[in-house]
Amino acid sequence: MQTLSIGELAERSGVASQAIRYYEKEKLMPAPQRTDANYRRYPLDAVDRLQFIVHAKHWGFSLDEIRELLILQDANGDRAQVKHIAGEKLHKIREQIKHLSRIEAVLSKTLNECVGEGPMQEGCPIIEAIAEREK
Amino acid sequence: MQTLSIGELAERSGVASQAIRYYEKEKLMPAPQRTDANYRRYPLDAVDRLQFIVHAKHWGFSLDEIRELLILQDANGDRAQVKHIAGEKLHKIREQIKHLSRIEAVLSKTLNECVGEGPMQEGCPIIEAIAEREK
DNA sequence: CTTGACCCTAAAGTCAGCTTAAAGGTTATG
DNA sequence: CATAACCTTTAAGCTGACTTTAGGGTCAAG
Ligand SMILES: [Zn+2]
Ligand SMILES: [Zn+2]
Ligand SMILES: [Zn+2]
Ligand SMILES: [Zn+2]
Repeated sequence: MQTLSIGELAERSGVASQAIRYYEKEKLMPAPQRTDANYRRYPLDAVDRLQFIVHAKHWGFSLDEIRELLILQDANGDRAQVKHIAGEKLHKIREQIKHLSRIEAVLSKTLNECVGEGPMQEGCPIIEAIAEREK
Repeated sequence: MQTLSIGELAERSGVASQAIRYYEKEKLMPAPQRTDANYRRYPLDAVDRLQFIVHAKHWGFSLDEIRELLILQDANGDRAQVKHIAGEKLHKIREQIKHLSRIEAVLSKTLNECVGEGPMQEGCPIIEAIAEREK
């Protein structure tokens, strides 16, 4: 069975060697086998695991959350737990969208109202909008 | 004219004394007058300035961006610059909303698809969705 | 006059998620 | 067999926006 050095794994996965070691320390990647010279040797599916981590990060999961998901996969754990974690993440994402949408609404409105010319003697609607509470 | 100690200002603004000193070091708050004993004494409108900072932070502006906005106000600067800064912020906020919306769409879809029962032997749609690239 | 609540500064610690550096061992190539 | 390109570890540095700590000075109350 073919194995990869940490450098090869880094190249294939697009994750830096030091980051891979960091994930190992943080228990996201299992400690791999070693050669006689104490070099790490990874199985090919380590690439998939790293890509799962990369993608999950892009989805907005923290390393703590990703570790939870990986533990469930490794242990062949309960789907209900996975669904619960994902459900909480969805809830957080929806709240973020709501918050940003409120800000977007006010900011675009005031940007239209602001003439964008001259000095700021008498209140600029943008500055005034920021000075006030969100609602 | 009434002035405030840093503690009184902290209480009125809801910003911790140490954070106020930090803002002074970072040139967001101007250095106030001092008593003989070297205690800071703030004018009443320092409260407004701190609240502007607080609200701008809530709007998603970084301290660097807020400093820019405050400099423009202090210097009675160009409205076009304010509008430019706010326009860039609006653009970033819209991109964040787009990104989060894509994630929301996929995540809610897969949450519906997942039965949420039993072990994860054969692929759970949530895990599979995370394992894949965004699109 | 002494306690406690305030104030001062400078420096270090915090969080996440790494990156960079330091100091060395191993292996492939010329 | 020398040199470069790997690999190893531990430790320190980075970002942003503070908070906490350490070691003092000052001021009002009892
Ligand atoms: Zn809000
Ligand atoms: Zn304006
Ligand atoms: Zn994306
Ligand atoms: Zn599932």
